[in-house]
Amino acid sequence: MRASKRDELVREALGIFYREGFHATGMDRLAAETGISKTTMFKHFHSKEELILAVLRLRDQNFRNWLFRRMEEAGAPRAQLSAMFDALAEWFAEPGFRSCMFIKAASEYPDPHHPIHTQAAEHKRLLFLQLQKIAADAGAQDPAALARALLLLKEGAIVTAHLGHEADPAGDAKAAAEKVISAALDHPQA
Amino acid sequence: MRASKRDELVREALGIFYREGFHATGMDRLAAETGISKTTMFKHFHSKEELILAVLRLRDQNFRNWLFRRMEEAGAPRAQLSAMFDALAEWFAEPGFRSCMFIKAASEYPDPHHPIHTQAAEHKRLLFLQLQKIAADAGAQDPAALARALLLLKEGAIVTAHLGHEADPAGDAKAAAEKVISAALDHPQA
DNA sequence: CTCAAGGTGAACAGATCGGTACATATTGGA
DNA sequence: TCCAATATGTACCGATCTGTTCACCTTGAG
Repeated sequence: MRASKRDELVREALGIFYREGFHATGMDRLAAETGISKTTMFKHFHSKEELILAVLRLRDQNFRNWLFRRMEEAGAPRAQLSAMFDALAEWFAEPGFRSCMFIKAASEYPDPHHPIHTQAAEHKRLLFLQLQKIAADAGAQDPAALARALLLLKEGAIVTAHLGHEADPAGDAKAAAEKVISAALDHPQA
Repeated sequence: MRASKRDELVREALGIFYREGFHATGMDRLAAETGISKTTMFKHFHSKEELILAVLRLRDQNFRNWLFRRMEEAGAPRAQLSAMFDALAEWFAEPGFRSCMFIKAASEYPDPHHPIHTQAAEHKRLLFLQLQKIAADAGAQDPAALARALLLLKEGAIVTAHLGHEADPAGDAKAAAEKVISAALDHPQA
């Protein structure tokens, strides 16, 4: 049972911050909703900021594990790349979907030097690295460029799914991605 | 000088909310930084939420005017479409760039039914309508689909410019956009 | 049994939150 | 000159914010 309350707190805080926002969620409310006493919360994390950083670390692991596992199920590297957008479609369809936790974190802590902002940026960097690797396996001539293009579409789809009126942003992104992927794989421009 | 203080307040609040965030900026601080008394602020806007809505309306006008004017300078409709990403590049290069005000608003007010959230969504809808029109003028067979794809790239570029480590998200988006545009215009799939 | 680690509840601190009350200027037109 | 509109400063309200203090409870290992 070592540090079980700590993990429980991080797990529950993740859901509440995601639904309500960071500034909008006070530590008192967090204590009330999780059933964990404020005393304990501040024993594990010396500040709200530390708790948020822990939440973001957990979210980073959860999300990357989920996404890349879904992608691996598609088989060949090239299929994995477009399968990313099928996974996104599933995510968007979940009733509790409220955009990307890291985009939200960066929005609420806009200063690029703020620890929370840099931690959110780190998530995007790790996503890029894994995607770049798959792009290389798929035979892309410029894996980094392909990974960047696909990430643009992914972020755009997330924002649009949360903010727009569009019916199927993930489908739109997938359609655009297919063109970008085949341009990068089928017609190596050299 | 009718209602000049009101406009001045909205204009200054726009900058402060954009830099600091909505929840993070209190009405007291707003009064202190703008030099406008709290009494006056609450005479013009009965709540912080009303002020934020006014700020978003102003931002919507400013941004759309700026963007579409920049695009029109490019001449022909097709050139306008890719010129959007040149305009974005200029924006990202500004020292004060901190992502899109509407993405931030939606992040801080994640409930899709919240007035601030819906107002932010309205901005994206207006962007879509204008872009769709240009896509139609450019001869796209499915202007709505092309507009959606380009908006995905635009939102993705904004998020990445704010959150990522990438050197030139606008350039990446433009490159991807060129492929999508030519697929939609040069090879009508029918 | 004992003792330390981890958890609890409740009260508290000082600051800030959104928002109001009230009495006092300043100003431009009739 | 007088009035109405607009703005001001200051103090205040109750609630909530992050964070602390302290005395007490539970539990498992030696």
